[in-house]
Amino acid sequence: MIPNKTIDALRDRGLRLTRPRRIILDVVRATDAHPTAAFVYRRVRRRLPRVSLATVYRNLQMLAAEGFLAERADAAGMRFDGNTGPHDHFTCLTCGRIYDVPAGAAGAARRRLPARTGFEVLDHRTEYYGRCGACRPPGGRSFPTRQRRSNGKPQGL
Amino acid sequence: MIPNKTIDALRDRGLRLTRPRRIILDVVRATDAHPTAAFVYRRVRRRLPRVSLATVYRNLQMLAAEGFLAERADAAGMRFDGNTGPHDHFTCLTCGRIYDVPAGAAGAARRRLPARTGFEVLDHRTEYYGRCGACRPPGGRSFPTRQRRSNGKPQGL
DNA sequence: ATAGATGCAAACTCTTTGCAGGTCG
DNA sequence: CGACCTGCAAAGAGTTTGCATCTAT
Repeated sequence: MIPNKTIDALRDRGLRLTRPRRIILDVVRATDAHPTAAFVYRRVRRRLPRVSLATVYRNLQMLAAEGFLAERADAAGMRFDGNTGPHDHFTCLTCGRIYDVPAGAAGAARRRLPARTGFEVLDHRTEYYGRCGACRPPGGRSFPTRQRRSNGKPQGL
Repeated sequence: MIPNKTIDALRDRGLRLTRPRRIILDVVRATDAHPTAAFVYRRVRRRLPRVSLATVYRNLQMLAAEGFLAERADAAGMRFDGNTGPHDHFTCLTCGRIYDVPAGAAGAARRRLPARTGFEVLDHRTEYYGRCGACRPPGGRSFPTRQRRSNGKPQGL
């Protein structure tokens, strides 16, 4: 089910809540498996057999650009995440599954994670996103946009 | 120039130090731009015009699998990093450049980075890698196997 | 009514692979 | 000399796009 505030947020931007779009959003939000486009496509097709893969791609991309979903890249392609709140990820190098972990200090979590969740952490990486000196407005402070991961294409994860 | 210890490490694994291989390694290690395969190909071709893109891909993949290079995925494809030591990255959302930043506590760095480097950090993510409870040997310790590229097919996603 | 969205198929980009011939040790 | 490696071309995989048609609002 799509909450009213999501529906309103879409409409406020001139976006329609079509049947494919609603189901795509539903499917991504209903799983914590960080699905690929192909996975979403298979799931959506169970409810809407005539949907096209292109529609799934277009909607995932748009919903991520508008901040309704988070997206991340890995070696196999893009993955989407219905959980847009702050949280980190644990990727199992053996089975490839991606788990959510609560956002926390990297150093401490490295030791704490195993005890609490059964994860054995072998490595971790932190990626920062923002603006480099060359791209910041020269004069003064930049305005604190609470920017959704939307505008530019150079979005890393 | 390739240090002797790298040459020996290669040979110890039965790998040859061919001309294309040496130049590819050289090129990646000579830049901090986190190059794509295409970038490496262009650079290598300046020194070895008949090199093929396939050779560049095969070598980058192999050198990463053997631990001579680090690799990371982003929306545009794979990127390689000659710096295999522990460090984090800052990606500029405006120009797309990826900068190295010293490994450090995520929380503190978020405030400290701007002052020291001119980076304005808008967001950050930490990824943990390891083994989940389901994949750990039930009885005891596991030993870290070096990860090959996209070996574990992620559970039908 | 009409701007926006969809389905289909073709096109694109990045990456991998098969194979015959070349090369390092 | 033999195993490993390379160049070339073709194939794969994931993602995007052009276009006629359809549909929320």
